[in-house]
Amino acid sequence: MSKAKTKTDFQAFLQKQGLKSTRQREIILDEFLKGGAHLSTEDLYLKLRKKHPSIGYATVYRTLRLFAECGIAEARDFGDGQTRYESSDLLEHHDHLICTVCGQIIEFEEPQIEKLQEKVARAHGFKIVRHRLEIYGQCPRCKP
Amino acid sequence: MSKAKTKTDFQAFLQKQGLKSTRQREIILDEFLKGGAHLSTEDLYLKLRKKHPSIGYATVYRTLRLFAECGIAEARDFGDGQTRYESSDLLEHHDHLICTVCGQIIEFEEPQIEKLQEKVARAHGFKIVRHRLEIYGQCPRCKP
DNA sequence: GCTCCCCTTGAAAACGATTTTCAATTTATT
DNA sequence: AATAAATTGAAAATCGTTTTCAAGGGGAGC
Repeated sequence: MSKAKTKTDFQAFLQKQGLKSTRQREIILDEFLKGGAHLSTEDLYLKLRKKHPSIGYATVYRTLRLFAECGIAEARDFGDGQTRYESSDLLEHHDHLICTVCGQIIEFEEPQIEKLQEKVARAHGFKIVRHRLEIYGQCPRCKP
Repeated sequence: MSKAKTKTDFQAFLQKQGLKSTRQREIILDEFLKGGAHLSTEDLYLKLRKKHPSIGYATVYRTLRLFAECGIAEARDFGDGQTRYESSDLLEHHDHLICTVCGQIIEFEEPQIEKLQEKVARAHGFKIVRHRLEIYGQCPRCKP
């Protein structure tokens, strides 16, 4: 999905929900798409503040939640106490390798794991909606 | 690991760290081992309060953190806003199937998935410390 | 372009889970 | 029993996040 498409998707979502397109929402979406993956609300707020000091913390929170509702972003919690958001642009489907020393996050895909998950779910009569697989450890640079 | 062993392990941990064995810690550990898996701090506090109304909320929080530090429990976050603790007794190794409708949590093991994780980690030069795999969906009873 | 209604905003207050503070108490050691 | 240090419960503080509220802004219909 391209950035342009994401933007029009968001506009369409706003319209459909009877919500409004505002300057702030445009600015926040731009910065969100520009910034790397796994941004926390605070990360994004601090970035935004440089160019747009008048944007409020609450607005950033509200807008990111909106992105998640509309499906252009996904919320993640890696256990550091902050919710992080990931653009659905990038997110074909992948899981995460997380270095517990330096915090680096690497994304990976492994279709065989997905298949095995399906198998497990089926065995328990579950219908999978989503899943989350995170591997925590030490990256090459941080290994002893 | 038996419950008796867990208790002596905890005593040993306390001694080694120069901490003290107290009535409250005994009571909380007993209740924790008795109660099912995936207890939140509040769950445990409410259970304890019936027999021991004088035990404080903060003590339960502190003691569960202590269990986690000492390795007899593991903290988990399933995204409902509360930290849940799981006794390492039970925890050979397993992952979780979580029903997003009724909240039921089913544990499962799938050694092939573990092997694939090893493969992925190796490919990125990572040393795995721990991982977490959660499958969210609808259980047989809650499926439409 | 103007109006009106409703949505959105920023700032501050409220929130819920968890942590810390503090004075009083308990534990382990002598 | 005396002592020193750790622990407790209650209340206050803290953290990320959400809500409230009054003021401001968007856009559909005129």
